[in-house]
Amino acid sequence: MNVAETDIESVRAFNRVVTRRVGALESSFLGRGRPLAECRVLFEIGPGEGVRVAELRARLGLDSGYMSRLLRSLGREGLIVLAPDPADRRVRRATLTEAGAREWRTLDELSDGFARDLLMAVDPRRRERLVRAMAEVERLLTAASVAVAPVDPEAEEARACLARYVEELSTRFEAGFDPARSISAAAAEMRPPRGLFLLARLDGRAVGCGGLKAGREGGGEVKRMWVAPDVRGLGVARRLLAAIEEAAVDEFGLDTLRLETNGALREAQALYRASGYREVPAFSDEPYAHHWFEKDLSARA
Amino acid sequence: MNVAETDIESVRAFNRVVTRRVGALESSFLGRGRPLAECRVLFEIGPGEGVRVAELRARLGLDSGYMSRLLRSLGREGLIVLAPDPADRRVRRATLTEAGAREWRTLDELSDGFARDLLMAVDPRRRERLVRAMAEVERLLTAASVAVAPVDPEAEEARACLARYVEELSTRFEAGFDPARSISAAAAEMRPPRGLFLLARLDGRAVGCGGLKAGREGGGEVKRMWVAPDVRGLGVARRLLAAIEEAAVDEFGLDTLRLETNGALREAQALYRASGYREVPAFSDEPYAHHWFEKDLSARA
DNA sequence: TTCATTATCTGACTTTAGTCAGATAATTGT
DNA sequence: ACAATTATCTGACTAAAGTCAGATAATGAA
Repeated sequence: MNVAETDIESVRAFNRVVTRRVGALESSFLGRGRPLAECRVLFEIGPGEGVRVAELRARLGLDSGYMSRLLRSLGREGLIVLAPDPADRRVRRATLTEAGAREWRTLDELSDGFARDLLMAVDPRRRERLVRAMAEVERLLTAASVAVAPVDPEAEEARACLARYVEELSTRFEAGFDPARSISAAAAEMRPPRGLFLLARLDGRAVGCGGLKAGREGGGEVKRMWVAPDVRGLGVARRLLAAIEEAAVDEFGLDTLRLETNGALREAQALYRASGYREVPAFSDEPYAHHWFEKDLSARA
Repeated sequence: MNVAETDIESVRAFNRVVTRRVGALESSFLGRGRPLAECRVLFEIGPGEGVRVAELRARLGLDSGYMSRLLRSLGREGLIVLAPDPADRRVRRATLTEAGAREWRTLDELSDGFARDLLMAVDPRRRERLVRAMAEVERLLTAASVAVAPVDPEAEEARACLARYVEELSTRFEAGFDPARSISAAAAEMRPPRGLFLLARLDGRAVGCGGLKAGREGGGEVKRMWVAPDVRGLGVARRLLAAIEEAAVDEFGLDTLRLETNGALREAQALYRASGYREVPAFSDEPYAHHWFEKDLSARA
């Protein structure tokens, strides 16, 4: 797959222009008499219940020693308090003090003012187009940040996704959903050599999954396709499905994929149809299925 | 003029997502065994005729001492040479050596690869939308970076704009353009207390101008409206005109603005009509004018 | 010619950012 | 109860970024 030179040039022009703007916001965070890193940490903690130190570290991508020092410095300034988490006294939670919350609001207003100035600099007609285009870029850039990778179906992240999958089906299916009554998709079946389990991550957060259960004689089944509600419409399911198909052909040598789905999952059916699956007569007695699909992979490019 | 909260939130969401991405490119510039600042300088010099040190300093916003050190360091590594400018031996120009050009190409390819990866992460349908939206954001953000401010009509920047204005009219008017034959718009007439001269700047570069010549009895004239070809269509002229009108009312207490224009300047006529000017019979004997416009400012909000 | 101005450089700094190897303390599994 | 693991902290660093007050040299104007 290759990309047009002109498109690459557009992205680069975009980067150049946007970098300037973003830099301007950062430097407005400076000039609060505090290093930028401290401001970022303070801003990230935010008002509310407080944030675990490890969480902060992950979000900002900072070294643990460095983070510890930044927090201590903010503590000395009386902007935050660090308290051990009652549930696990190894972890600490950072919470804003009253003064910290005031400072946070100032930073928040700086960000707002920055956005406002930007919008005020263009006339209302262009402003509307700008906001629309920004929302579009944001959405699609988020989509571009989603990474699909195989994981063990019993890994922490995979289990969390599967749990949310089950939870969602139980609310969406009229009759509820009990995985025990459904046709099995056990971990061992979605792990090499018998199958595969793929996880979609957005900035480290698991936002979707899908399993492949390879059968005998060139047939396989797509199982446990799920995408987190807040990232739907970004093409994550499409990418998971494409990755499953690729693995089915390249790694398992399959020539057919089948799947079953419930009538309540309308988006899923639309995706399958759009991805070249055609509805076929019931090939299983899955109690929760209303539709059965099949795709011939042997014609794949 | 105020801005919707939801629009502000969109801009902020955009900033959050884009900042991550941009940061990723910066860190790819690192890992070249060189501080980021040096990479930026090297990249900014670029292949070609070389860049004046002051120019570099302005583009990157760095301290002169710091810049001097960065350049010396790049010089020691054999990536650039610094030579005095023959025209003014106080200024120095930085030029890439053969090795510097090689390194520059590597950085350029990193940027390309970065853009390519971004585009490859979305499917072709979304990719097309992403590129379109990015181009739109880039254009409109550029528009938002244009600042309009009054300057003395004899200041360096103003003279440069006026020179380009005259130059453009001489090529566009069928009969050429000789400012001496045209009705006067001398510096003194476009300088307080008799008038005003506004300059539009984009990141420090003068990209447009417009003059106001206040007359007796509440009437004023718009003069010397010009916008650099590469930023046309961004609403710069509209903003200049709006700023002139605002000053006309608030600072000069005028109630009518008039202007004349040549038939060859079709965009200008469209702008004037769209801005509430109506065509009136010739009120001057300006030899280069084909159309005369007038706007009543007393009804202004 | 002389003096103010301009462009760049130098030296002497400070602060910020970031890294790494342990130390400490709570928790979990056996 | 004991060892391994996990979350955070501490100390001792280094490098990068940035600032500031002059120094130096070329230029332009009086």
